[in-house]
Amino acid sequence: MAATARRAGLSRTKVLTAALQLADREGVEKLSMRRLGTELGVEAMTLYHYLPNKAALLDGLVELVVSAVRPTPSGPPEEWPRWLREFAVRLRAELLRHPGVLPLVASRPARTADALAAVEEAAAALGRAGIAPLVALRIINSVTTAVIGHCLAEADPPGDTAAAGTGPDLTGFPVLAAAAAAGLGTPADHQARFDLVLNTLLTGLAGHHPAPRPR
Amino acid sequence: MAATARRAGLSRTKVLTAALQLADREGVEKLSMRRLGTELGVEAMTLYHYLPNKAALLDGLVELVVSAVRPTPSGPPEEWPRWLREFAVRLRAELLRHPGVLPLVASRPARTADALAAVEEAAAALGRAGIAPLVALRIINSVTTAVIGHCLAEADPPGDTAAAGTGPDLTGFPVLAAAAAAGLGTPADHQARFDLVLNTLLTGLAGHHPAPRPR
DNA sequence: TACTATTCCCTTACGCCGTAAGAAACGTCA
DNA sequence: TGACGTTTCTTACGGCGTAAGGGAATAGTA
Repeated sequence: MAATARRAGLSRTKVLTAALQLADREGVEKLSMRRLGTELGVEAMTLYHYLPNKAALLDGLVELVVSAVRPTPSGPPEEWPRWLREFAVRLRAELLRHPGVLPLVASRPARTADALAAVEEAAAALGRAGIAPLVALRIINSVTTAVIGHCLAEADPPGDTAAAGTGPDLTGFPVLAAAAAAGLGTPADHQARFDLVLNTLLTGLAGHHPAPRPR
Repeated sequence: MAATARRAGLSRTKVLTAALQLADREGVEKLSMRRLGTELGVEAMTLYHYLPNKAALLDGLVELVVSAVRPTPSGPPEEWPRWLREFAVRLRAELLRHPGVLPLVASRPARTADALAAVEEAAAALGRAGIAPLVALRIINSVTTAVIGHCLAEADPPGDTAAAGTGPDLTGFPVLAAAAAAGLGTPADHQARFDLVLNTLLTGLAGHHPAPRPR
């Protein structure tokens, strides 16, 4: 056979993207250094040339996912609620695209320089609308954590083999049964719940911090 | 020495409470069947008489924590926002009491009969105020997921040995630095953010579903 | 009281895991 | 060619979840 390349030509990014695929496909708990190695045609220990340990791998996954939600150029200052809303929508979309990694995103805050820069920019945008830094960060964090909480409930992590059935038995819970019959848990319901949270939150927050009228 | 009892006298509940303590003390990732066994003066395999596997142990932990948030007798129907608010406050307090288990609560929805009954009762309470089942559950889920999302950001899981320092370096991020100087991340800030989310959410939700006036 | 059934607990073992230590293969450039 | 730095593999250790089955303490019955 031809002399195939002995070097796999890896990189931190390649390792992370492969890990992300594996985690999305089979869940984080199935993501092991050995499995990831074989996935990349390499022994497990090889990966330790690109990452100091498995915790760094998991942190890298979070970084990869959240950095995919690119910051949008902030428009006019008084439109920050709309801008924040659009960010929330894109964050949700990205999180739901990687349900297996969602628990990681939820429990390991990204402290990368990139992540900090994104938050800084968002806070600065609110600042241009006359909102104090501390309050701006409260607003940003409120929306972000609400989105994450929502997605945790919306997404079912991969690997739920048995849960594919009809859900729990609701006999004896008439209100729940009625809600289920009315479409509880359907994609449309999740969308409606997301819209409900986001609209309520942003409307209320915007009401507390009205745009300064030019006079 | 006296003939000590050879039987440890365990029970599912005792195992779970010991596991909860261990998880709170050292984090979930340090919670292993063997460690839990030694903690209880017993071999690891003994635990399998009370729990089918480790997943059941983790589910039991979630059950234990969320069931500690006892449902309160719902007051007059039109006061459901206040009632829901009080529930959210108690849920947060309980979740923060068990920071190590928080990621579990976030990623493993409790489907126990008890948990379902609590949700059923809450939904029924909103129903008495004239809110349709599906909408009632959207409201309840909105608040619950927001609380969970908030707590994930507020609590730092145990085992963060290095993170006890001053936090990340904020040079180059003036708005973040200003917010940090103004008290970002302090307990008071967390409380303020929680109040902000909860008040905004509940006020808005109540506004969309006004109490029916007696006529 | 003695016998039995049941419950509780332990021993052993297998195949996974993360990763420490160091040897070997490779590409590069003098 | 030879030396060097980078990348990869080999081996090994301790810990993990848990399947299988054995032995001891207890509870029920006579």
